[in-house]
Amino acid sequence: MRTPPHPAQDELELPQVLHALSDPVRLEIVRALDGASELACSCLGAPVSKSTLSHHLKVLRDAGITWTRAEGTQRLVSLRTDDLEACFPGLLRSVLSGLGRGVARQVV
Amino acid sequence: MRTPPHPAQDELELPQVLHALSDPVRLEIVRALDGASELACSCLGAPVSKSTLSHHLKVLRDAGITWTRAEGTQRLVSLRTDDLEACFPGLLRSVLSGLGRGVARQVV
DNA sequence: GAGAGGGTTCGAAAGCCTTCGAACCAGGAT
DNA sequence: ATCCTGGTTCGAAGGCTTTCGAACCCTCTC
Repeated sequence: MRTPPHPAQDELELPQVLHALSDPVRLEIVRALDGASELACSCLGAPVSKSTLSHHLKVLRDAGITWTRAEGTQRLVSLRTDDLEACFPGLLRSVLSGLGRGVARQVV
Repeated sequence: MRTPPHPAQDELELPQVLHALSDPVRLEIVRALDGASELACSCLGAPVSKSTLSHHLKVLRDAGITWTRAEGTQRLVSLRTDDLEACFPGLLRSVLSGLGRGVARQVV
């Protein structure tokens, strides 16, 4: 299983990043990744099917929000905190802190 | 011309706000509003038709990002900076500062 | 080599988004 | 009253999103 392609830091686009973050399922994934260094897809606990989860992870990866690397039989996902901070200072932190407030209820 | 409905501060939803900000045309509108206290729709200079502009302004308004009030024959739009800051501290600022970097080229 | 586990890809369905022009509405000016 | 101006609403077209199950691919283990 090869490591999938990722955009370079200077290729990150604000609209794409914001769009990737505008979905409740993906926000939940980002929240799960925050604080954890790396997580396997199966540890994200998203309430969707395997194929849908794979799709959401691809959206996050293509937007430059997460990094995915192959590790044996599974894939480990982590936040590209530093790259995001370099391109859009403060954005990820403000999104993550805003997440606490009244998002959980609609992630059902 | 009546003032259209706006969501209350405690009704703002993060995914909706991020989605509203994920469109290049709307980001351009937000940038134009930043720094100006109030602008008429026609002063926003968005490269779209009247009806499309009206639609984008509605999306921003419904997400709680802008405030629209009737003033004679026209409508004045402004950013709800304080409400956004109260709900999602730092978000608007980080988006606006990230806007400078490489967004203009794709707003064609 | 055969299997099992973890993810991806394919194809399809349903819904939402963006965009436009045409028609409309409301205030102000003539 | 009539018209002009600035915006909204309607209806429609086209594209993109989200979602799923089925089939597939890798890698590790037996």
